[in-house]
Amino acid sequence: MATLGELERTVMDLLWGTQEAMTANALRDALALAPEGTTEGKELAVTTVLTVLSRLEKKGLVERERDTRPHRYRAVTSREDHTAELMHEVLVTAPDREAVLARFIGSVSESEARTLRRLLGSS
Amino acid sequence: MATLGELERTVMDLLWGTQEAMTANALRDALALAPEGTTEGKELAVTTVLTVLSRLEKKGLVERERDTRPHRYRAVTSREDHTAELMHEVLVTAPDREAVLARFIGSVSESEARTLRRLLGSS
DNA sequence: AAAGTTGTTCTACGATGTGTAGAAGAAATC
DNA sequence: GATTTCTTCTACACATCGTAGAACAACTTT
Repeated sequence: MATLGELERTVMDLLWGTQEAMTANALRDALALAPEGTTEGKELAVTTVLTVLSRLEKKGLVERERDTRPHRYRAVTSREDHTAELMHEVLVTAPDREAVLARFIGSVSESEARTLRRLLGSS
Repeated sequence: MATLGELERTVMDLLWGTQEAMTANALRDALALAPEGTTEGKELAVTTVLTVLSRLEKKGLVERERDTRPHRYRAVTSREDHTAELMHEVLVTAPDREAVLARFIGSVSESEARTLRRLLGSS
């Protein structure tokens, strides 16, 4: 299971937040401003960001344009796709998926349950 | 997010597999026979198993009876509850949960979808 | 084209988590 | 009380992650 570190996660959140591909410098600047919550973001070295991006690339979460000079990085999948995929990965770790789904249904909010009903209604 | 290591996971699978609480020795024996799949399990030292059990206890996944002499260990929650809880944890990492659920629904099998419909139908 | 600027890769180090288990201590048994 | 059994403490190797300097490559500008 691919669990992301704190910084890796924050970088992914930034990439997921903008559709466009970003340079390492842009990400470093964004990291200085946009932390999680209200805490001030830290001033990181660009190499730090680049290392993290390389690791995320190796994990298949990030893709980079190598032809443009300041390389631009972009999330391979949307946050929603990634999250849904993760949820499914978790689901299949249990032999009795139906039982898991039963418990899971009990944990979602009413509005989420409505969404599920709507989505399942069609097929 | 609590990600388990290989051995930790195997131990939890054993504990989830039996309702009863087990001793470290019983677990060590079970580990020697019941690996994942067809591979032969390794002969581990009891202390290894105990260390893992302590760590699982600290993580809140395992509970031990301290009064009985060979301490007996038992999973705190069922595998299904634990898995469902994990799924929910993953779900709430995304801002747009409904979008995640939409993707998720697309990834479950037809029989799972039926289960979901049945479970959601009541409320 | 030499020099400077900007960007990328390599290497590395400290912290934490996990697999692994010996050594030492505590408790039950003979 | 000596022996066996069980638990706790301590420890080490390896992987991952945050962090970044040093070295290398590629543009820009005289």
